[in-house]
Amino acid sequence: MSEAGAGTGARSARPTSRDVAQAAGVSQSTVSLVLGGKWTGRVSPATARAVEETAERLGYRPNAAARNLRLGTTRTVLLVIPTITSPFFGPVYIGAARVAARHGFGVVVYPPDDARPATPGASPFAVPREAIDGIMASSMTLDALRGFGRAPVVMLDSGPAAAGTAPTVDFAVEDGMRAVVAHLAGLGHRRFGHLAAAVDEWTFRARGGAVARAVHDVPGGTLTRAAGAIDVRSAKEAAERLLGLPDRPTALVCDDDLMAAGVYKAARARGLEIPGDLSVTGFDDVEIARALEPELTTVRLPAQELGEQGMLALLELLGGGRPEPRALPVELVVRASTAPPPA
Amino acid sequence: MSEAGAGTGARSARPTSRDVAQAAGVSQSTVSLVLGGKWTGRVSPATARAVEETAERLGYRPNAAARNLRLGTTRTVLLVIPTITSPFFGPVYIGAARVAARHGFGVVVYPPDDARPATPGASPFAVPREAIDGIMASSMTLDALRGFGRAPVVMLDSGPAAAGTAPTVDFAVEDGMRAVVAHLAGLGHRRFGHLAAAVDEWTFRARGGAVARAVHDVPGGTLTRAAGAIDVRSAKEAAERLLGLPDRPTALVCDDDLMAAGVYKAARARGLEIPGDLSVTGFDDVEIARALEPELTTVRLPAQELGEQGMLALLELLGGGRPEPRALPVELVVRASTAPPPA
DNA sequence: CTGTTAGCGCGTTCAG
DNA sequence: CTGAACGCGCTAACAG
Repeated sequence: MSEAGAGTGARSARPTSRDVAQAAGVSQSTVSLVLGGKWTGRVSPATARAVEETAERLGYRPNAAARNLRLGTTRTVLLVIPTITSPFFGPVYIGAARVAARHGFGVVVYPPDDARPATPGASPFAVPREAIDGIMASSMTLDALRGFGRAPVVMLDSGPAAAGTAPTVDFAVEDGMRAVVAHLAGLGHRRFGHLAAAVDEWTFRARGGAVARAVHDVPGGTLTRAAGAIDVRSAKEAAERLLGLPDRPTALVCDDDLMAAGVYKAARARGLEIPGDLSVTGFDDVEIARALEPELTTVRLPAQELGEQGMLALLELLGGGRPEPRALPVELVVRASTAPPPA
Repeated sequence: MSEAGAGTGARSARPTSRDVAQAAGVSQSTVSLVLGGKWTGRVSPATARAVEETAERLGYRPNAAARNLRLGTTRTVLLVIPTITSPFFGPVYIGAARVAARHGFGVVVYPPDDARPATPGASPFAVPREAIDGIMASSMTLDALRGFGRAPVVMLDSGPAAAGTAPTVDFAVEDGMRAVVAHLAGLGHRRFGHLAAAVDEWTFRARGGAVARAVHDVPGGTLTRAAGAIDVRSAKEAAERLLGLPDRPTALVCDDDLMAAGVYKAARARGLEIPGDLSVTGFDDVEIARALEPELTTVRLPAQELGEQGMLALLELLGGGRPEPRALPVELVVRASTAPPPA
């Protein structure tokens, strides 16, 4: 009867803290104290060590549900994104989940479903992950977060506008677009076209504004613009409108790499060589940029770092801090789709 | 004092089931029964209705942690994938999460991090989402799941081999490859090249085997093969080896759309026109297939349905059932990268 | 048909 | 310095 912990091999369920306590010959609270890391000055070092070893030996892991219930915290954060089917958000998730894991947090993604982006469940049990410690929202406005309760929020890639309300982490997209235009202008281009993404998000408004300002600063620079959805077909159509102009641009600046793929198609259809007859640039530097032929000059966005910094900011916020707004530097990646304009 | 629920506006915390019970003038267990949906014959319809209305009015949502603790279940499943940075797995997640949500389950993805695919946390608190009801593992072997405990498992896209051990959901990749070869053979091709993905997964072994068998069945058909990693550069190099052959293939069958992009580059470098001089096919039908020029003939894999069916199978398994192995039909998508061989 | 009670596993008092 | 006792919110036995 007193041989606690030994000989009870039949029960292979996960050990509880009480099992650890019994096996180590101490009480449950001692186990809790030791494993919680706040035992110094309250438990003798020898006991602490013994407890740690027993826990290790038994393969003890605290029961998350009990922990959450007691602490009123879930150690789970929600990553809200506009669409899960974009190559951009994978790295964001990776970055967030990586630093989250380092702090004992899990990350769950919302929405699970592109089709109906904001449908709260009908039954009260339909959205099990309602219990959440905080929210990271990427590429959207604060308004879009109605229905998520009053959890602490960090806004990612949503512009500094929300900075008063919530901590923000953004890319320095203006710098990126300025670098693109400077690169092109340095090559000798003067007639610019901008293929704008017809998407109402801060980042695209910022890209458009930056292009306009940058071209304005190029002596003799002119800018024409066409907008389209972020898919190959729409981008191709928009590009055709630009390329059909009497004084057609010699360089097309795209809001997105995928749109650049559409430009390639439009150019080929007109018999225009890239980059000989037409220079093209993208934005984001997703996989497709290197799959295109010629490879695409574009702007690399540190998407993973966005997730990391966002999670760090959220952690700071949860800890009672007031994280500063941050803007992540971007990088112009010059490949083979840009060259001096035709003579 | 008896005005329970009213006038206590100061407390804006989430209402508990006890709050609902008080406000409705019934006991906690009645609330539990009614909201749990199993009250018929045990609670009067009138009371049930009253409870539902009060719950609604108070905006009551059950506390997940308490529920989980009591039930010993988490209503969370783990989706284990080889790499999160592949456009293939987004739709799988969507499918899984969609049907999961319909059943009150959440889906969390593992690993959060491509870099170290199987690192269990160092501290006992590092992997908070260890508490899981079941696992869906995609594109891997059962062996790779060591360290995830003994949760019920469904294997996705991992071949019927594991079928004895765990329920499986697969694509009919053999059908897909046979359709590709038949399409090409119908166009008149006889010299085939296979650009194999050098990845040790069932799906790629199946693709390779299917190509070999299908070409074998083409009268006069010959097959050469080169392997490479699934990225543009490796695929390009592998394609160059095939295209440098004295009797070079007139059709290149690729294991993956991204590899086809590498073939495009190799072909252009040699001055070969696609599809005039060389037909190319992909596999998966990810976004890049339509971004390439000419657009890629490929095989569409119903990735989202894989997730849906996988989750359905897991649900059935959790409910004590024995789901049948299933193979999802695939579809040949003929675009512009295939044509009759040069004369 | 409804209310009372016990306990899931944990972290945190409060006695000893 | 350690152990016993309590309660987080919920569900499932058991009483009434």
